[in-house]
Amino acid sequence: MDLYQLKYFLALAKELHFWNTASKMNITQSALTRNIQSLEKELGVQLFFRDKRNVKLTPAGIFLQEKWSAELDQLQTIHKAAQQIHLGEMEAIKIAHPDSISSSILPDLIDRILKKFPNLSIELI
Amino acid sequence: MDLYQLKYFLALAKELHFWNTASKMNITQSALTRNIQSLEKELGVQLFFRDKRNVKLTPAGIFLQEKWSAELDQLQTIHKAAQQIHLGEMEAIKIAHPDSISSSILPDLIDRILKKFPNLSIELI
DNA sequence: TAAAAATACTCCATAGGTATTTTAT
DNA sequence: ATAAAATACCTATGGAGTATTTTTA
Repeated sequence: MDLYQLKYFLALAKELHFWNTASKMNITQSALTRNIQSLEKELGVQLFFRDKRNVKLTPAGIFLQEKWSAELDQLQTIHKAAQQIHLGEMEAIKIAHPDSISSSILPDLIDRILKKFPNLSIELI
Repeated sequence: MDLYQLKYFLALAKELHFWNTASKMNITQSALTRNIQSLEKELGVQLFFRDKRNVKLTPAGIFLQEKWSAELDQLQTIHKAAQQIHLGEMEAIKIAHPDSISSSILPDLIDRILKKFPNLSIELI
């Protein structure tokens, strides 16, 4: 199951119109149909009633609309947080120091820091 | 992003060994490598440190291990619930009736029920 | 030299687009 | 006759496997 399929589903659940939704999602109606079909098949759950004229959510569809929407929001939040952590790690740190200590304790200190944070870039000033 | 990729990630996060994980997940080491790579690329977040000898989680990886694990559990629960709803809908109902009313009110009643629940199968006894 | 991850290469499955069909109004 | 969803068909992209390379202990 792909997250994109869930986004397609949510879009269609709002629009209730394959053609309009497909257009908004920048895919063809045909592709959207098959995405929804494969989602329904994988889940074993019918998501929409379609009678060639109208599209409407099934009870399971209504349920999933709410749930999946919340899940996707959560995931987005999580991913943003992960990116923050990632960037935090990548950040360089600068260590200002008087020349007097540069040759004594600094090398060992830096050594130990780099052991803990191999990706950290350290700049001495 | 595919849910399978998240499962691969979680498996690798436990094993910390590409070959063993791939074997457990029934894919090749090569495929696992690329799955993880594409996940990292899509997120823009490095998940593992690998120095050709050891694999270990990055801080972001540790974070995501916990979060994604919880998300996948939630999704599984949601999907099971959706399947219950679906099955509930699909369930047939049986209407027992004396012959006396069969021709009077029943047809109209059934008609109206089916309008509301087009997928319901009704059996008369 | 061995163990382990990454990569190069090939092949096939699947996803998507276009065009067509079906069906209800 | 029109609007809308499903389907048939074709193509191309990407994902998987095999084999190879790289790297470090």
